[in-house]
Amino acid sequence: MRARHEREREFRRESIIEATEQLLNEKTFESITMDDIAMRSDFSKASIYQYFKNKEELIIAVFARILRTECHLIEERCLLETDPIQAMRNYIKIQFESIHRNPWSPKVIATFPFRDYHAENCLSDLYNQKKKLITGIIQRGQTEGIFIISDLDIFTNMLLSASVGFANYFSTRMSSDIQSPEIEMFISTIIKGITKGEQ
Amino acid sequence: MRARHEREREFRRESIIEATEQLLNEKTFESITMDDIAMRSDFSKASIYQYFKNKEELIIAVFARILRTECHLIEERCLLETDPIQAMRNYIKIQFESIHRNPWSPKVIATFPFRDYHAENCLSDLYNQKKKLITGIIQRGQTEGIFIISDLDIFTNMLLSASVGFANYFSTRMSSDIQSPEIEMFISTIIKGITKGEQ
Amino acid sequence: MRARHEREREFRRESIIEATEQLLNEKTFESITMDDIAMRSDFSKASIYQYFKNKEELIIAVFARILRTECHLIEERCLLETDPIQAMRNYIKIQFESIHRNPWSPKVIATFPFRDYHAENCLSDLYNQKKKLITGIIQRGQTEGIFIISDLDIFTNMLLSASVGFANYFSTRMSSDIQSPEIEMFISTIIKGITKGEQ
Amino acid sequence: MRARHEREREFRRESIIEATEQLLNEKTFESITMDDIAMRSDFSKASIYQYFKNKEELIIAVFARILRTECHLIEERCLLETDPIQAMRNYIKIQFESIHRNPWSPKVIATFPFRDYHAENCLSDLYNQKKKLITGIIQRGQTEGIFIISDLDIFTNMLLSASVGFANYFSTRMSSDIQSPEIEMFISTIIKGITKGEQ
DNA sequence: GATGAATGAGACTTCATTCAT
DNA sequence: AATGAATGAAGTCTCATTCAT
Repeated sequence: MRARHEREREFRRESIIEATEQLLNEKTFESITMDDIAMRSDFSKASIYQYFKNKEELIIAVFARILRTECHLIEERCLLETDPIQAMRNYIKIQFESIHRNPWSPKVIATFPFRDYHAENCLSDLYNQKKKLITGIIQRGQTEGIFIISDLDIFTNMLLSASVGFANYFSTRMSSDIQSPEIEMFISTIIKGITKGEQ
Repeated sequence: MRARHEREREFRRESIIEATEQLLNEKTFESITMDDIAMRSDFSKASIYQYFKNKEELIIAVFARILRTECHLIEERCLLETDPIQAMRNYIKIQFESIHRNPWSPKVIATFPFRDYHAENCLSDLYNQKKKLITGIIQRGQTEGIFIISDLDIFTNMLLSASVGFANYFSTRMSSDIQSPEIEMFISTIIKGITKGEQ
Repeated sequence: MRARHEREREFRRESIIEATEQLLNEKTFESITMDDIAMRSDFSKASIYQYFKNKEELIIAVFARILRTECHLIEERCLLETDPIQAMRNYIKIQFESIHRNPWSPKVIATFPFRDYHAENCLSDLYNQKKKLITGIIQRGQTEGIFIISDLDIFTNMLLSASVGFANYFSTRMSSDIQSPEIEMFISTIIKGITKGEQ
Repeated sequence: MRARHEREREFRRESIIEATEQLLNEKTFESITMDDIAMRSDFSKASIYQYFKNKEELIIAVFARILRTECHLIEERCLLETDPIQAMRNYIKIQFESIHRNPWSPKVIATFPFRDYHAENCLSDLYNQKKKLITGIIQRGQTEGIFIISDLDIFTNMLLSASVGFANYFSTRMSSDIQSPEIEMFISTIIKGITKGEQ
């Protein structure tokens, strides 16, 4: 049957992605060579090209996986949450956890050529999906009169970028304890900043 | 006279730095070659090595210049400002302007090997100097009972990283108009988040 | 089968070594470029780096081969020889022949950084092996009361260096006829110098 | 007066030569850069080219000085000596001392392109002069019936090359004490080898 | 499908030498 | 005469990618 074939192929793709993720914890994507990936994934260099057209497609796959995971988590822990403030708290925490798991991700995104990032590859779709989820949370908060009113798109972008910015900072320089009060402080500041009135 | 020689040398160093900055608006530092820099700066490749020991020293010089400029601006527009809130607003604006001028800077910092960045080269000194200036602003705000109380260092790091994070996002994806209301919104959110009580 | 792969790889390594040896007959190792070697060995420059980590490893391999050959020859033509004088004659001849085949070898050794030569690479081992063989010959001569008595190590070094010194001289400046009477004269002088009494 | 001018120029040439000699004690001639020499000699790199046409001429000057010194010493300590054996002993000692003073000299000669060495530059003249002096010693020894009879030129070359070969070996690997018994052994062996009969 | 081998293109860096002051 | 500056030419090495088995 073709199905098993397909499943095995997918499995091998994943091993390569995982090897790459491991390596990204150790050095820049630019400085990781196909040899490194081959070594780590226990495939030959040439074999990798049977699963990914080139280095770029590989990194895209890596990020797609992360974004997909983030989306799942947001759906699970934010969309079902009735309190918008708590939903927002949860999103920020998810963002932290994600960057905590893959501290290199903001760095790599930062260097990833933008044109491609926003164009033909699946990344932009996933990225928009994630944004849409966050937008949903904000919208609910605004509708319920809890969050301040302002342009939705801008609001979302602001939250996303500030969260990622701080999480990145946090993950590279401070204790990597994800429960630390520093994070709570950031969350509170943001929540305070975006909620109406006294809170 | 020695002095003129010295001045001329410094001037040529600056041209190379400027050429590099220009190129950084077009592509990653990693993907910029010494040939590119030579071409753009109208020096021969070999000449560049008379002014910078290697590519790394060059990028360090580029960043040192940016940090120095930022420090000067903060001193001018924040330290003299008596109102802490206004001082803080000004700092965030300066950060935006800086990233607006050099949109690549967060990206490049992101890929710059961190060990070195925080160690023996002059960058760490400059970076700490900048942090100290911001800490000063916050401290004043806290002393005057305007800003919320919390660990100074964490407070500073949070502000710095969130601002850079958002400014980076802003500069690469939205209209590059520095007067846009989006920025005002970010600033307000942050200010609201860090000031005590009603405001 | 793995074995054939291995053999083929070894064969290709040898071609590169041979190309290098050829070139060494034409110019200094320092002045031979990887391009030269690539050209001569009919590999691409990059390919060479699959067989030798760098230029230094290549030269080490070249010398290892020579030393190995010398050791084999000494074993064959000296150790089996019962007459110590004849054994010694044979060694000196072997040394001449070797330098006659690879006239550049003393020159290259001369410029080769000594630390490495006497340290972690396989060369020092081979070199000591060769010395041990010569020491063996001398020792036998001394035991049998034919050679003069003196410190073994010094004796060995003297013979080695004087032979190499003269062979080098001979090969670079005189007719390269290996049968020439000049060589016979050197051999006689040395033999006369190291044998006891009348001879 | 022109004379002082000339003398000063000669003096500056000598400083550069001396700087080069110093450096040769530390690294290969090929690896010494004109910058090194400039630094060490306290001239600017460009200035050196006013005293030597190029790097090659400089190294030639270095060797010319050494050969000239050797010739002087041979004249002083060998030609005046009436006993040929003692004269020969003295020559070998001079050779040792010379190489002891400039241990790099055989190495550098070894790598020096031979064509030039034997052609238009002054080195060949000096070299021949040195050879002629040694030939003189041998000739006297033969005339007086002390040394064995054989072709003069070959005899000379053999002595020269074997002495240089061993002295080189000695200077790089053993204790650098010039009085050591090892040297005496080499000298005795050679003397024994070239003198007639019982000795 | 898997992989050992091969490589073109290109990066950084060095250095002897010349030029202009 | 002296020298800071400039550079062409060259060298070593790396890497993503393709090919042949």
